Amino acid sequence: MPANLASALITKLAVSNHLDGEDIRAIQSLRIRERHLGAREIIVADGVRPGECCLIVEGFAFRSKTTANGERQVLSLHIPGDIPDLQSLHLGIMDHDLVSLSPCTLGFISHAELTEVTARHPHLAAALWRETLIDGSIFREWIVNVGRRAALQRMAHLLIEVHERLEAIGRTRGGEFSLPITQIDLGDCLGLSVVHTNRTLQVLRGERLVETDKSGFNLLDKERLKELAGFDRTYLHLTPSG
Amino acid sequence: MPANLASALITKLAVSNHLDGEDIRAIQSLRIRERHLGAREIIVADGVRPGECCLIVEGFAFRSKTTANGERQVLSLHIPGDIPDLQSLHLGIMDHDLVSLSPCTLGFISHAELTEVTARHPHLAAALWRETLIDGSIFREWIVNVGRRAALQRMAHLLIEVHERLEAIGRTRGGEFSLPITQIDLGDCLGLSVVHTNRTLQVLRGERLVETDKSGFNLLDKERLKELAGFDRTYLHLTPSG
DNA sequence: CGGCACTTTTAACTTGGATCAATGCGTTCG
DNA sequence: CGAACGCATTGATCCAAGTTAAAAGTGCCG
Repeated sequence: MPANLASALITKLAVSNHLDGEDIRAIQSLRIRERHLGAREIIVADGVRPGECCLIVEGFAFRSKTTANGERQVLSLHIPGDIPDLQSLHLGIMDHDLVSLSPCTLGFISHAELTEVTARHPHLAAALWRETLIDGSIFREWIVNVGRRAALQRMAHLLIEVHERLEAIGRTRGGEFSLPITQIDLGDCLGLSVVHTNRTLQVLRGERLVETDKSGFNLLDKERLKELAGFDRTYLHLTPSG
Repeated sequence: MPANLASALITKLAVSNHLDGEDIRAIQSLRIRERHLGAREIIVADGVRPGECCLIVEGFAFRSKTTANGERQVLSLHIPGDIPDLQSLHLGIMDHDLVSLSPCTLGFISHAELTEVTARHPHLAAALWRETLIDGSIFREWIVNVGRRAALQRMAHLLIEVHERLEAIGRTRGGEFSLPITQIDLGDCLGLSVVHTNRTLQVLRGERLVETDKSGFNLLDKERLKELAGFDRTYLHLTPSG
């Protein structure tokens, strides 16, 4: 199997888990089907019962839900090494959409294969369980974000979160990181209208806290952003012990 | 061990999982330490590393987070049979508070005991994993709720959710259910101020959709409420297959 | 019984963010 | 190349929900 597909997963899991040689060999032996997608394609749709899980090897994806009256809310952003639909292994039916944000390289792993490898490697199973729990922890912080923070704090919090997560897998250069997201989608992450998303970004730019271009962000003063957002990284569980 | 402690867990797990005789015996053999708490007591605090998990046997609890500038957001409501801090088994450090909403009977199970029983009973381990995944699914719906629904829809959605969950464990009488929550805490669930929470409840009462007293709610027209809220129960995963 | 503490309710006023509408701008594509 | 589309930006207006303050209700405890 191509080492590069599995290595995204290994790098990501190693952020929050102790992996031993056996775990790594087990991951490397997984049969992973490679697939390439353009931006804004539905990877797995709400309501379906997938037979495989999707590993993000390169690029970005998001999960989202659309309400009865057509409003969309983004639930999470996903980076290389994430398996955003890992829950489908045990929940069966998808209760939301999984969509590519940018052009992506994806690796699909069948449920059967995952079930078998986790049965044989309880330690790896625990690492995957832990990943879904960290997912849950990030969901909780997003509830706080949309529920109790004002637009400016909310935006700052999200940008710091993504920076921290990308930094942990070695995909930042100082405050810079790639995230080719439109203001429309950013607004849907934050529960804001596009217009207000734009105005909020302008305040962050005006304060010399953030620079943006269409491919990503540059956090110019992360300390001040953290203070503004009231950011506490505990919820990201970025060490194997926490 | 007292059968009544374990039976809350068995009833709850059976809602979303197939349990066989062996699973049930394994649950019944758990050493569960009983404890009684009054209302509004912190069960597990943000930042600590618990050595045990907390099963709700009787009563209600909630998880919450407080932002840097003192605003509180409730993250989830928990009912008998829930283990709201099951994630502490794998995440170690608590990233939020767990608090009793009403006077509660709780059952504490040590991490060591849980680790051992899940190692010996993979099927039970899967059931518990599934419970944490359903938790995650509910978190996602709460993100949508606070991010994209107006106050009235938001309130209706929450009340239906709690009703559905309580109905699944046999704790409703028609549209009625016990949930002794103040409007302050209800507002913190919904990301609303107390004043607006009160106004919103009054609209639901005025429309003859909901009756309230201090111990609970009565949903007078659940169909109309569901339509108002745009409620789709898929996310609750209330059957072992979905 | 009477007073303190907390919750619910009402009213008046303010505001953050939504909505509506238009313009500019960069890409893609016929 | 020019049209068309999607995204970013700006300005004007509106409104849902927040804030503040105070009154009214509900225990609970001494």
